[in-house]
Amino acid sequence: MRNKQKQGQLRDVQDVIDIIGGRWRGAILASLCDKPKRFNELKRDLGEITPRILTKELKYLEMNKLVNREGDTASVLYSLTEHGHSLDPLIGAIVMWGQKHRKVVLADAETSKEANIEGFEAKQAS
Amino acid sequence: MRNKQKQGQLRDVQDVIDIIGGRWRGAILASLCDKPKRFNELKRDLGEITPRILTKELKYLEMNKLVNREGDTASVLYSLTEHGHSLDPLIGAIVMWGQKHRKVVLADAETSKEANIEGFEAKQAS
DNA sequence: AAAACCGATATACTTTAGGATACTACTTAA
DNA sequence: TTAAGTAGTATCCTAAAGTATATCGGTTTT
Repeated sequence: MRNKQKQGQLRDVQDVIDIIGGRWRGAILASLCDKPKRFNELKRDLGEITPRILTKELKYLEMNKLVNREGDTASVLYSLTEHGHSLDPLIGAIVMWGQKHRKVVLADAETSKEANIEGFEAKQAS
Repeated sequence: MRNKQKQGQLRDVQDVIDIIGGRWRGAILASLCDKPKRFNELKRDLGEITPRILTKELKYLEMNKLVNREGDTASVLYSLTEHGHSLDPLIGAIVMWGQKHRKVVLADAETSKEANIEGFEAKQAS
């Protein structure tokens, strides 16, 4: 039946969001799309992330076969696996939609004059 | 400089994940891609969600101009706004990648014989 | 007129994600 | 030889996300 497929799709969405979701995972993957990076290089890229979190997220992504960790303790290189690279188009689509959304939000703020948008952070429901 | 652009992209990714992220938002949007739905219809679609959360998430999506709420108290219909519908291709891409990822994970479990995958929930980092 | 369905809200609670801060062990460069 | 950079760990803490359960006021259905 049709309905089963739809249920499956919802589950797919939830699963994918589990993987790329959270404060950092998407950004880590996006940063590694560019090129392989070392721990501190990633850390600088991501700005506010603490080493604890970065370590944890990298381990998670490694376990999910999206990221490769290679090298001894002195110099570790993180890169996307082949499977990880299959995310490239998706991340591209996310970036593009993000830019579009920013424009929509800014346009809206313009017309409605409640312009306190700072990097267009999503509004919270009370 | 090139780097500024990259920083912007990371931020875009984080912003978008903020919007479609979390346990339910993506699924709600995906469910509404299909067609407009009423509160309880959505609730059934989503399975385990509690009314409190559904209310909250719908308000959030409404505030972010992605979802429309129309109708009096007796019969409320939720639908995607035009802007919300611009997410369609993105959600499609997510579903497709999710299916691909499931195959990769299942294939891996097959060969490594640790097949306890149930809906291929993402593995946790300790 | 009662039951069941509609779209929620209230209160209270638990769990988890993520942040702050300090520290370690190893390696190169000055 | 000490200073700075590498790649992390350890501990503790808070805020937010999500759950459980009960209730509510209105409206069809029987």
